Amino acid sequence: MPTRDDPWLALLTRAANPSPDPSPDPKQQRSRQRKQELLAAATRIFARDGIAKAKMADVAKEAGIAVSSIYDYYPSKEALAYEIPIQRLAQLYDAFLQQAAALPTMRDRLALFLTMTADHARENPDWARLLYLEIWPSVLIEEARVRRSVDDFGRIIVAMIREGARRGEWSADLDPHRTATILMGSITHMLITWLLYRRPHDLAAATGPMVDQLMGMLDRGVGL
Amino acid sequence: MPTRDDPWLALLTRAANPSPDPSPDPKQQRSRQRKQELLAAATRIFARDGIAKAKMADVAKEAGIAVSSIYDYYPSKEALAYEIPIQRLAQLYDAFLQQAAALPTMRDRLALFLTMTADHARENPDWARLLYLEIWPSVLIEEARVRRSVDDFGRIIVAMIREGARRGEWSADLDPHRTATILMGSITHMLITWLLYRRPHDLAAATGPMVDQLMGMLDRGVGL
DNA sequence: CACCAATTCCGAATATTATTCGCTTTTTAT
DNA sequence: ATAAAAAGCGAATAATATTCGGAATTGGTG
Repeated sequence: MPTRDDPWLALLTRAANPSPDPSPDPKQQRSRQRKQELLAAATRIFARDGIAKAKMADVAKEAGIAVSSIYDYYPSKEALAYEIPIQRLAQLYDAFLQQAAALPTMRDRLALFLTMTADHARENPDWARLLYLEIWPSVLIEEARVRRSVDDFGRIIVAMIREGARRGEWSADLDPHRTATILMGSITHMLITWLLYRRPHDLAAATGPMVDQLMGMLDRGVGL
Repeated sequence: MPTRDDPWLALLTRAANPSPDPSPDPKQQRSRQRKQELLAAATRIFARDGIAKAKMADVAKEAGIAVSSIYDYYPSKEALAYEIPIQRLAQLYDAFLQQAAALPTMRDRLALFLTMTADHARENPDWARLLYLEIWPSVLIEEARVRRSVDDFGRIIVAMIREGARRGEWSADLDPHRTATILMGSITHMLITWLLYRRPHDLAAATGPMVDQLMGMLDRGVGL
């Protein structure tokens, strides 16, 4: 059980509880549910056509409401699209937070985090398409909540690498940022090729060996 | 000097000479030059605003021509954007082809390829922004030339890893695709964070250690 | 040099699609 | 039962990519 004051744990806890949507929550129950349905419909359409090419008319039809009603919930197409990654990323962080507590070493936790990331994408491919192919690399995102939600991913990995070094699980000479770049880059690249080409064919089976190979790099302090 | 029939060399040679633009080359000299100027102007505007948000009016102004004239050269905004990566990627492959010949081992060649990729992005940041942040991950690209140009990157690395294993430079048990994913993912992720946040601050200085750490993984057959 | 045909160039329509507006219907609270 | 608030919608509006028709420019040829 990690102690309360591990920096990585504090970071993770904050990431699992993102600042709420600043737009006022709809008053009526019906409407709050509609808002979620609309988000789900938008996720499907945006994943199918890409954010830029997707038409609001298609989103409206998928959600079963009028086009102009969309604007009662979200101020623009962009805002609608950018709302998508935040909730599910927070779910991932939260689920990891629960499961990580049971593991004794940072090595195991780091491996779990990478594995859960891949599994999460595999289980929510529409969401993953939007996140990894459109939103993550987007130059255009200025909205702070989205930026933070995505950036937290890197921060969590860096903090875990630091903590593992502090505990002596691997060499303290490994540059944490460089190592985090390798871990994140490898996993996201695997996911991107899977989303684009369905290679590897069996993502679930490929994730284990990938994580092993990456963790092996940490264990042996390669490249120093 | 590699022998003529190395598969990786054949692949690289083809990649360095992409199939030409299928649209007819303009007849007049003036026009051929305009076409290049237009592409350069579009690169700047698209890198600044993103492809989706960039206005054809801005591209036209930057190029010093009328909006409608753009359509005399490229059939659509998309086609204009997608033409950008192809030429420079081919330049990169070609430059690597020249320099690789002087190196004795696949290990050195692979390291050079990764290094040159990072340098190429650093020297052409506008182009790199478009390629790595917008075009590479795009769901939407159906045009075969662009797809191939980008996919060649992965194919070249896989082929080099295979050739190195064949020569006994590293263990034949390393899965080439998985290892290629790690190499590509790490380098492109480093470039993406540099393009988005200018981290690492000094990309040129960070590239060497990154490549060393990655090559160390190959040398020692980590993760098996 | 003068002319023609091909090419290049452009301003003004056209089409598509995100967004706004004003009104109607539904819900909630008293 | 009623009024106020909220949610919903069809019809304008606006921004902008693309098309069109003709004017200007160029390169070749007698």
